[in-house]
Amino acid sequence: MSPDSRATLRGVVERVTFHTEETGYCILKVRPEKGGGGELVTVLGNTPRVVPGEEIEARGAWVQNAEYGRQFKAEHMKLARPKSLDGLVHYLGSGLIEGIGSKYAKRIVDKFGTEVFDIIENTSARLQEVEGIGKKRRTEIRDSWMKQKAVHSIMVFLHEQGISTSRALRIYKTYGEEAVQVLQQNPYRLAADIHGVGFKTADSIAAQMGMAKDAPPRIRAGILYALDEASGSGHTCLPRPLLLENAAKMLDAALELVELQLEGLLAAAEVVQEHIGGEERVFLATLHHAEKRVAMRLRTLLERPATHPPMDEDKAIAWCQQKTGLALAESQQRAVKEALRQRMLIITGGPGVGKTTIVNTVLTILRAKKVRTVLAAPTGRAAQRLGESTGLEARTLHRLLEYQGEGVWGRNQNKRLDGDLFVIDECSMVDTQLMSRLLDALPEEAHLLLVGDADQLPSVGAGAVLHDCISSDVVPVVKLTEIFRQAAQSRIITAAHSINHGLMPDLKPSAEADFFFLERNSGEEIQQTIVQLMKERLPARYGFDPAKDIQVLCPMNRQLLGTRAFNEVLQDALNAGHEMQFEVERFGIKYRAGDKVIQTRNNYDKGVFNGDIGHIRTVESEPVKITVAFDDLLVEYEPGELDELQLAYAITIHKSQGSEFPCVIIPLAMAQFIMLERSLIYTAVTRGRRLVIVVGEQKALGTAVRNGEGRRRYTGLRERLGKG
DNA sequence: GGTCGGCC
Repeated sequence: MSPDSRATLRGVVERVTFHTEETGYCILKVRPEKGGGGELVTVLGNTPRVVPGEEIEARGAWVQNAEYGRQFKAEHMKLARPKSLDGLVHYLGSGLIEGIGSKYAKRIVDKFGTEVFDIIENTSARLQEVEGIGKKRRTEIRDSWMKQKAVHSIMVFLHEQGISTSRALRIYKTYGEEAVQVLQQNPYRLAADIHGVGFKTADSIAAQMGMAKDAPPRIRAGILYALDEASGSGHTCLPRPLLLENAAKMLDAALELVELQLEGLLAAAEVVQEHIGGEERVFLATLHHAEKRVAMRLRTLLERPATHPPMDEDKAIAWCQQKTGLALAESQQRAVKEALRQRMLIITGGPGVGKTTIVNTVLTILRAKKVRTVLAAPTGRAAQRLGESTGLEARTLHRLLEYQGEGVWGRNQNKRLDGDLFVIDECSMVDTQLMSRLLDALPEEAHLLLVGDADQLPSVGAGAVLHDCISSDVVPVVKLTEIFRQAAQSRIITAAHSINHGLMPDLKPSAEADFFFLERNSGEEIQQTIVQLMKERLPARYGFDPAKDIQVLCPMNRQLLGTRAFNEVLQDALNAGHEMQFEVERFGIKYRAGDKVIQTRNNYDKGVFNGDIGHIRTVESEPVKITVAFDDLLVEYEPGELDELQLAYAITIHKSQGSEFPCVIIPLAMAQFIMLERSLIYTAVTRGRRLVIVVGEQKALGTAVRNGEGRRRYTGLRERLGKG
């Protein structure tokens, strides 16, 4: 809204056409104070409570609605008690006050006039002077009125602090009549209690309320915020000196002051400090609890020998190979035996090392021995793949643990899961809190098989569970390196290995190679080269279908080399559309038949999962309907469901985790500096089965490859598992 | 130099 379109409207609320307490949204008919020929105008806005007869002062702008004509859209509205007698009758008789209808409203106003509020509040006994009002009704009127007044004064107070109506409503709903008190005592409680209010908002409210920069509640909130921020980038804790430094900088406060308040938080058990790995580390209480639970449960598991049915392992493996027709290599057989012997085992390794074959063999053998198996994975897509590759039911961890939203888990230490062997795939994506939920719900006698690639991108949430378990040296691990899927001389594989060791991969061009680096030193050149590769060079040379076989993987969404820009140019280049073709536009993105799309959240009704890639088969009009083919599965989308889809000519490397493609193209430049990290490049390169091409700046590739430990996550799990 | 991502 431009500043000159702002306007102020004053008048009397004649009618409340619509009002919902849920959001406070309202549509009012207002008689303006002056001018306008006394004609009613429509006002749209937000307020917790509005009563006909009230005087309104609204700030906002006039807008034109196609259906309803000119309306006043209020950003802010202030309502006040009516002053005129007519208004008073209207107001009191609106149902606002229990015990007063339109009849009594008239009688009361006739009797007391504008002093009516004073009478109700201070000398309510006088209400009994009105015919028909006894003691009971008089008390009812007074109580009801005082409650209304409290709500009103809270809203006025919040508005005075510069808090918007919708936020004020949420605050009022959370704290009720104590809202003002809560805010005056500690506005930082808002950050903890109100969704959508963070430290920064609370801090600016506190500043407006006149709270000093070095006030203890402010410093404490800042420390908690610094830890919360850290958990957002994957740390379950921070070394004490780093935490103090971060918090002091953000709060613009003295280090000693921060240190003092940290002691207060420790005493209040809101944070926990522990001496780990030769230094003091500070945790948020919740993460500390989760990490300790993980360590404790894992150590209990590890103390017990496996209790699988006794068997001759070699015979069992031979039987299984015969049954399935799959021949196991020596390294795979060793992994299977370990899994049969251990209470808990981690199987880790990159793509193509045969993790799936090992899991299948273990499952086949143990199921033949009547062992009850349970399969799960952290993402819907990974669960679906696990289910397909084993032919058994596999669920997301959230579904397995019967997650009900809002922190409620149906399965926990009081209601444990059923099963003898739990197989969790794609464990690199499991964070500390989810792992602690799983271990809590695991039966005492359960066996646990964790499968994943520790070199891939770390979990979204805080922690590095798989990493920490492996490096603790106390959890049995089978690390697979022998490649079965690709040819051993594959440059993709050797490049992936180099990257993992922090070395620049071999970039010398060779006609036989399946890994290429094309040096381009400007964003425009990189983009042009990739479009050309996809449209002309790769289909001509290798016979790839651009939309089906080739996947562009970007480090970022934004910028010239991000997914958004690539999707736009690649859609233009590969599927330009024509005049006769019906297309649907949504949020600036056009969807046409032939487009490559990706599903962005799990949809169990449709049977598609976050990360599934498909192609638009048809786009129909009247009614608008888009049909997408995911392999053999045809899925229909209504216009309102299109937010579940995005164009997928280019996707982020993060989103590609867990998928593979015949050909992968990776744009890489220093402009993506912030993202350049070893695990990112490793993940991208290992997505390609037959051909991987990196296009961009050699310096960017070098930066990424070297940046391995730079982004280490602060956790305490490794040490907890190790000793002490 | 300023970012990505899961689940219900």
